[in-house]
Amino acid sequence: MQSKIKLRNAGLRPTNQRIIIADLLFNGSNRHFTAENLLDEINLSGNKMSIATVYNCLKKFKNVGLINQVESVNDTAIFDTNMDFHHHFLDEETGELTDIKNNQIRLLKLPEIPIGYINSGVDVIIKIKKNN
Amino acid sequence: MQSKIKLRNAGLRPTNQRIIIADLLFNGSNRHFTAENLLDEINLSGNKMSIATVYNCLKKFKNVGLINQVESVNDTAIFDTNMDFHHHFLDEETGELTDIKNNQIRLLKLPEIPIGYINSGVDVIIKIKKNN
DNA sequence: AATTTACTTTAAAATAGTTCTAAACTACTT
DNA sequence: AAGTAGTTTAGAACTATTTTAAAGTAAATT
Repeated sequence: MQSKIKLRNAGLRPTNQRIIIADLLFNGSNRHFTAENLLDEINLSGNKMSIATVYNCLKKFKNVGLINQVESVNDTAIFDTNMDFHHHFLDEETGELTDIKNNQIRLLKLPEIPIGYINSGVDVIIKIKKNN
Repeated sequence: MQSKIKLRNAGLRPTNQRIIIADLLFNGSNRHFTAENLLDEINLSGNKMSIATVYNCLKKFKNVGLINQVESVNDTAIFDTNMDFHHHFLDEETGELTDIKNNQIRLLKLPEIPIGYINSGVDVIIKIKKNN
């Protein structure tokens, strides 16, 4: 039961719910998951919790740096009339996107694509925020 | 009124609604926008349209390669217990994410960050799909 | 030109993911 | 032990998007 210590070190009050979640998440192996995934797992483990608590908890964990949220621009579909191969600056605070011309960036060494798959596109998002 | 031709060339039936949208979008300058943004603009231009039509239309435009949709993993927040600096493979068909270790990829030459801003993170998403 | 067919548009309902509300609860401080 | 500040909860609310099914329209066929 070192989740309690981990939470306290991160500056979070170690509530029952947070301990349950930390026990599930920090067991050694890294993973990707959604709030619903996690709730299913919580239920399977014999615990009960409100989905709102799961969201609250993940937000806190993220704020204190226990987990990451995978970049997803934001919750709205954004379209782009620029059909050239290019990448984007993303203003973290406003969500605003700006184009990066393809010749301003260079990817050296791409990883090996998993067997049975082909590369169907590369997106580079450079997050920026106001410097003040 | 060359939108009509453009649509026909793309294999789309040039309906009134599609022409209105094409006229707004393909006027020379590239831009990022959401479905709601565009509807506002349609209304401002004195036209009326259902939001469902805007979505339908953007989906078609995207399918025939007239516009792009900015990559956003999908419409669910995905969390990650891996706190190392790393990137992701995204299976376009299933939405599944896999980690790319940071040393398997190398970014040479980053673009200049806009004045007044600082870089707060770089996300590389390599889209993949089944090869068959 | 009239008819048929297939595609498109629409308002409204439905859905999915997430946040909000406000009351009950619980951890920590005094 | 009592107070207070933070947390959890069910359910309502909200936002973005898709679905439904009926009405409308473009293109193909006669």
